[in-house]
Amino acid sequence: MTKFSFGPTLDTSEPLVLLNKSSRWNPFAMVQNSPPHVAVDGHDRKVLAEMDLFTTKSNSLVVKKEDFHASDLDVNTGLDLLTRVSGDRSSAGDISLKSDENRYTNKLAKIQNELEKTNLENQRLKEMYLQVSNNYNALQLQFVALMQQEQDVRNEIIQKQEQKVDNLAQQVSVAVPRQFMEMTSHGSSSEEKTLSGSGLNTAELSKNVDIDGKTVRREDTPDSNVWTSNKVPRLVVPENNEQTNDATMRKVRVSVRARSEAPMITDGCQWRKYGQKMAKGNPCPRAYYRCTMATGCPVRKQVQRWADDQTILVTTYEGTHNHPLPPAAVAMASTTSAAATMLLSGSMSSSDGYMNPNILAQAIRPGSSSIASISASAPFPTITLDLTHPPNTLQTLNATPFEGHPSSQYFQPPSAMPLQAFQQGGAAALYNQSRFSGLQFSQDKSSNQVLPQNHQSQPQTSFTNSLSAATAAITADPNFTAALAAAITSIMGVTIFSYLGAPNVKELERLKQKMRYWSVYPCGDNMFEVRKGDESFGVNIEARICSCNWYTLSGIPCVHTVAAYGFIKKEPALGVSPWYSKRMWQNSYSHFIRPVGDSAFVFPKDGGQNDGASGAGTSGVAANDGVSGEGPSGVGAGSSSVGQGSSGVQMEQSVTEDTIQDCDAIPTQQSNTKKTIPTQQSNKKKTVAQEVATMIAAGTLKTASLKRRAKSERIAKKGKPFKFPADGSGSTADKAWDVDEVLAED
DNA sequence: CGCCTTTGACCAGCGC
DNA sequence: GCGCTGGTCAAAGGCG
Ligand SMILES: [Zn+2]
Repeated sequence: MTKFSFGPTLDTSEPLVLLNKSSRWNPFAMVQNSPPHVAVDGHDRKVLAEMDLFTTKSNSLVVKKEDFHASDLDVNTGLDLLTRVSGDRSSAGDISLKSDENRYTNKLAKIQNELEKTNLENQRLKEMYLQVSNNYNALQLQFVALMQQEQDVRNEIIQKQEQKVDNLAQQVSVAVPRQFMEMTSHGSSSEEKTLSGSGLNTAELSKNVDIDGKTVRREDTPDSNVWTSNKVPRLVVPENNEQTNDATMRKVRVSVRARSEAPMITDGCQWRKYGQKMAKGNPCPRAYYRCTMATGCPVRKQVQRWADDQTILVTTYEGTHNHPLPPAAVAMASTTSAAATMLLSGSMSSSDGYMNPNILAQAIRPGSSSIASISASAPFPTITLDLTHPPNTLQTLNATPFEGHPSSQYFQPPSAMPLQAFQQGGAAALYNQSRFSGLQFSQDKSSNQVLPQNHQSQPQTSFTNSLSAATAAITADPNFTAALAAAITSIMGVTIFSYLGAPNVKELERLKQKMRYWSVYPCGDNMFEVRKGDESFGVNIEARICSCNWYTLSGIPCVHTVAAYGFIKKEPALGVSPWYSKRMWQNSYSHFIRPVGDSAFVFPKDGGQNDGASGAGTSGVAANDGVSGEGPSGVGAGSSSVGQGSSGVQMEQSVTEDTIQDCDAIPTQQSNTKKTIPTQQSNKKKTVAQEVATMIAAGTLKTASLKRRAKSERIAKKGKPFKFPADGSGSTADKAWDVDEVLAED
């Protein structure tokens, strides 16, 4: 650890780092498995841990706490203040040793008292958090269910209203129904076609068709909007609705880009690797995982290092969990599921601007750089959260005139409440200075590119700009939560338009106009009835309630609420629940912000402080997310990166001389990786010696690996220049890079 | 022994 | 039809 000698200020921050390395700091483990304030690793440490929830580097309270034992006074770990004091006094020689001790005792008692109070407060906050978290989970489930229900109702209404058109559609529906999955994948490509700007008739959205006594619903997915005359409409039998939605939602992807040398970002779920492939144009293999927290959970994720910058880990989520999630997993999962849900419901209810276009309209502001981007192109609608941007961009943003704008004060849908992202990925991102620098709407035309090319996005229409600006405004808040939430918001916005076909201004205007169709009738203090045709909703501004349930559940004004606010000529953003206020969130979650998942940040700190944390070394969870099964899978996630005993897990286990030497020996390590990693053997958790022995012993493995290596190199040749051997992930070079960065930033 | 990773095989979509 | 690519399956083996 001597290599990274920190200034005095870092002394106080070390407990934080220690905690990060400890599995105890896994939010899931902490919240779920261990009751607050149970001294797992020794009382002093625990206390420090608790205090760290609130400390910054300069928190003097932490320093004082370390002074629990008189014997510790000799140890210079942030005790400088007190030892210095005592030294001064003894040099003065006026006060006896005994009085000095008394003084310390009193001081100790005082501090202990203070600590106790803080602990109590801490415990209270934790309980509160637990409760909020649970409530949120429940709410989210309800929300999704309600959305579905409401959609059904809407479909029925529309069915009645547009019976004639239905009959027309019925004629078409006699044609061969195509299988859903097939349609979905086709849809993306057809969607891409429409992005070029074919005018669409969106009047036929969301219709149900009666065929042979069965109600058959035509799905409002992009494909449905972009069918040309010779295309076959998609028909979905109601019985398959659920399955259909599942399939659709699985098609929605949320991609998270974060700078991390850890093999996998922490998301709180259990994953099982089921495949690994070399992807075109990327020397790093792509690993495929499926969620194993419940049987039959459809959620998958792909983990791959970015070709252009292998320090960036790209995790792409797909699908919605079919089971309850631990708090630690809620954020990421809800982000993806919310994305899917929003996309789905947005597409279904897009015809009435259901998805609160108000904020979108509000936030139309000129440009910004990129944090999240949305690829509306094939194969799947994908939102990418880029958490790799440097902090100065953020500062710039903070200075931008977004202040005072409603969108900069409030976050977006609760479905995107990224608590865990805060705790883990978010924290890692924060410490990686992966802040947010605005938003970009990218229409990635390259079909196989899940991730939009960096800064390649090109605004195509004024709407595109508007959306970009909208999301940018929302994400102007320097907060991961805001970014994720805004990402979902942007999904909602994009959904409305991209699912209508092309993101053209016409559609935007059409939706805006449709919003105006809502009539508002005051019926009491702060109460309104908002009507459009047969639909009628009750809005209570004061109680923040709308009978459509969206506002009630989410705290975010729905279109009806917006209309009501418009009626009283007030800013609809005033209706956003205060729970979404920046301050509220910061207060609620500030003590959870720590770099749990990112050993890159932890790494430079000395493992010597690991003494109390017995679990840290053994479980390996710290590298992942505290779910016991995560350790191993995390190792595998980095694919071959673990080969040289430098997996994220192992790094966290022994963050000492070995790893530091690794950093010193980048060239050596690189050559090592070059030799062994392309072989992609299952060398998990083996030492180099063991690995060599294994390779010698396993002749077959060697040939197989040579084959793969050849393939890898061939692919690399075809794609971009071969930079690293197939995998570079988790290489010590990456580690060193991160360490340097962190140090520089410190 | 069960869970997990590894990895070759297989399949489907797509472009030529 | 063929090859490429992305995605998945499942047998084999490792690990705790
Ligand atoms: Zn799941």
